[in-house]
Amino acid sequence: MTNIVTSSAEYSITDLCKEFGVTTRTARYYEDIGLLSPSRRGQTRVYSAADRTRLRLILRGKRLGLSLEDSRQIIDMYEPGKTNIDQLNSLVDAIRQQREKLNQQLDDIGNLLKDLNKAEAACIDALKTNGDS
Amino acid sequence: MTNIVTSSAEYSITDLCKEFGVTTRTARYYEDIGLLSPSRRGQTRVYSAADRTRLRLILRGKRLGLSLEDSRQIIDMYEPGKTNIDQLNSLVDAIRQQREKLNQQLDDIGNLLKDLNKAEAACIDALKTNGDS
DNA sequence: CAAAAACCTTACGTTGACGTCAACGTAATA
DNA sequence: TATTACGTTGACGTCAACGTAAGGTTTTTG
Repeated sequence: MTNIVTSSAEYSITDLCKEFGVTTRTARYYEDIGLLSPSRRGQTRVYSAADRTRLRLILRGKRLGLSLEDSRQIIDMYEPGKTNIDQLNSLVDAIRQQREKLNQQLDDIGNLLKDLNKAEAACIDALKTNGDS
Repeated sequence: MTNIVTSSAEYSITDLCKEFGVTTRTARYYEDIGLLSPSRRGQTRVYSAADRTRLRLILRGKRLGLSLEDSRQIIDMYEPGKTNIDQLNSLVDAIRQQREKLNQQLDDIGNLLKDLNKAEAACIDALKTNGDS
């Protein structure tokens, strides 16, 4: 059961995973590779709202076909921590690259949607013709 | 070198692969799993315009994060060959599922682009502030 | 005509992203 | 108190999508 006092910001591993439809193995794996770092109560993992957000971003990335490394890069953009000018510049570069990929995806999706529409129309047409026979 | 007479529709494996920036291993692998089936001149593969189109569609799928099986399904949509009503219906279903995924992607891309804009603005701001010091 | 370039097949290796036990600790519950 | 539920850490397995030789033929080129 969810804690009453601090209900706003703590999740068990199963709660969090159920919410997003992933297995606990996945959450632990993301921790292994440093994408998540929940705190601990004894041995047990305790996920905060920030951890939850990170997981949400990772899964959004996955829906877009990003690798976990891409998602790591993007998530790092949310938490600057970069004081160095060179780092900031390369960060801007990375942002622009990701944006280009996304624009390409937008283009691809538009084309694919058109294709799907045509295919569907052809199907429906075939079904009608067939139904009349 | 490209043939003079039939230059309109024949590609060697390296030509085709160079055009799309993939290795020959990739093209052969796609053939292994039945995604491409170029004709042969002796042992040597000869790719047609249709083969080229299929490869283009596969790579578009990859940019969208589709698996090769997803791409296979989508490519099959272009070549109906389905006479059966049940097959047509399940095809329409598949089309709608793919479309839903794409709409989700559109949504995700929109959000991610917003995030990237913010991150970039923050970077540029940090650079300015830093540059003034 | 010899060497380089381009093609082939076969087959084992690799990487990412987890799945799937095994073996164990702890905490609530009937 | 025994069982059920949830948590933990290894560690090996798996699947997709190729990479990477190794070893052999044919074709092109200097």
